[in-house]
Amino acid sequence: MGKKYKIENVKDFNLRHIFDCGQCFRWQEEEDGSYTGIAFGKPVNMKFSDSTLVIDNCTEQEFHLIWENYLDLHRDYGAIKKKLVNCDLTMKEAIEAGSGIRILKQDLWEIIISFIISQNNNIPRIKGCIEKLAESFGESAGTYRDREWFNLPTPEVLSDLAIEDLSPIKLGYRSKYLIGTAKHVMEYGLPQDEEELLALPGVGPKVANCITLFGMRKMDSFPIDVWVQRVMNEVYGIEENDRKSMQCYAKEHFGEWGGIAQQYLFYYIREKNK
DNA sequence: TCGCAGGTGGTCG
DNA sequence: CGACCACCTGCG
Repeated sequence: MGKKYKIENVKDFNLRHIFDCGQCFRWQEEEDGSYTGIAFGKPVNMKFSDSTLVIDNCTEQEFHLIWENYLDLHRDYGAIKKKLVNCDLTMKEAIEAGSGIRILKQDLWEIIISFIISQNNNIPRIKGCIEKLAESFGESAGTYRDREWFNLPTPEVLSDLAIEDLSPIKLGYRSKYLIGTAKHVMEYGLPQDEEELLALPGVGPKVANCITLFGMRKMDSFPIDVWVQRVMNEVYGIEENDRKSMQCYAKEHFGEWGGIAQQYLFYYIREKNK
């Protein structure tokens, strides 16, 4: 009953690379290698083989309205890879490992919530927290594939909650950050740049960089988490805790495509450590 | 048991 | 300003 939409001749595209490079938390791999998830209020399933992407539960209009942009399909990643591949041997290997990575264009509010939750946390638990938050306080997005889907709670809903209301979600000390951030957004609106992001409780340099990259399309943002920090120390010889020098290195060597370079590096080192 | 997981905020010097 | 360190929670 759900409509399917098919796009052919899709290049530089791999669902696992896209959904498992740490930029999103609401997609689940199925047994057939397809991915099911939700974005912008629409639950769908994506299947990719032989350069053809099939999106299930998606009309042609929804594809052009949501998914074409979400998947960043208009961007020529081949050209970007050609530039980055000459940076160094590690980057070359990282690009080969994650050749189908794309930076998703995600909803800003969802990204803010997700990356506040991500701090000092692990991915399975981040995913669990986000799902519980949506189920408990979000609006229904309808049923699809035998389950009901939920959007994340709006700033309005979240700002009215008390810390105790969030205790079943097991966010720990992040609960107060989430409510404080929701209240801030209700008062001042969504932040527009890094400086405004840093005014939110629970948002420091690393989380702010993730939000500008994944939620504000700032492609030169270079978030440095423990993994990227590790690889830059091991490969580029920058002192372990010197994130400032790492930012300089990224700006100098990866330039305007720093965010994409970060995704290749992140995916690469995580794969090597599996 | 205890350290760690995609950090931040508070407190020192 | 830079260097600590506590912090919810769950897993190995």
